[in-house]
Amino acid sequence: MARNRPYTCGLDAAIDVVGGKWKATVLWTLEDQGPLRFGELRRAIPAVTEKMLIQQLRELEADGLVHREIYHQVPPKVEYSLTDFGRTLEVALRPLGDWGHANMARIEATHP
Amino acid sequence: MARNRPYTCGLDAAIDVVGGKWKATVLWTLEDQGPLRFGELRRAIPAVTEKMLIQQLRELEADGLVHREIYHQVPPKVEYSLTDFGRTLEVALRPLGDWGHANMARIEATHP
DNA sequence: TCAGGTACTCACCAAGACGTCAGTACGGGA
DNA sequence: TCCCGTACTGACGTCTTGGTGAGTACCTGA
Repeated sequence: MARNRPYTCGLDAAIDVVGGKWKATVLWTLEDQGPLRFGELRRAIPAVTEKMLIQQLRELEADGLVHREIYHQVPPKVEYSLTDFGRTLEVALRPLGDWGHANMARIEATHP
Repeated sequence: MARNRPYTCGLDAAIDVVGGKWKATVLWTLEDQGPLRFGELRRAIPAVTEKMLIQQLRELEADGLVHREIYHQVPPKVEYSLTDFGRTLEVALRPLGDWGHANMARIEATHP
């Protein structure tokens, strides 16, 4: 994302955190379907590539929104889940998600 | 912005609309300070360049979020204001803005 | 022995978002 | 007469974002 600091308002900061192409989808999927393994997450979001998923997950983890639990097994198993902090974001994001859902037809129509 | 259609959830659509680098700031400024002339808006957001401001305003106008009122005067006068639709977005955006405001220190600290 | 599944990493590339800078038409004021 | 301020437009370049496709280590089961 195009970092824009220092932030002029809270919105800037929030969109900075959630503005990656797949971050909203990842957050929404993790909230909806609970802890998921990497492969499960990838299958839950078919359009994302492995590289992008990993990149977005790393950034969400760095921001403290997502927890990464490694199980030392073979084959490897890594589980991703929302942190408490991530859940507060999810709550703050919900009205925006509802707005987008309610106006999706309009948005798709007006976008080139 | 990186359009991501068809949208998988409302959040995608909403972030598509509001994800431009300056759009949140513009929306917030217009909501906060009422109808503003182009020059006033530019002075209210010092870091933005003219070209970017115009571009973002055009997109917000195309999305029906901002109204552009032209006064046929010399020197020219153009006033921008939120539409009713834009105001519904602003309402949906507020929890996210509050979240960003409340966690700004944390966000600034964890971002490289 | 060898393919398969796990969760990655890395090099390279294309598209587009963003920025810089110059230029436009118009009339008012010095 | 010339410069100023208004609200733009357009060419050009750069830098970030995201995508492609390859390769990695490990153990399991056939």
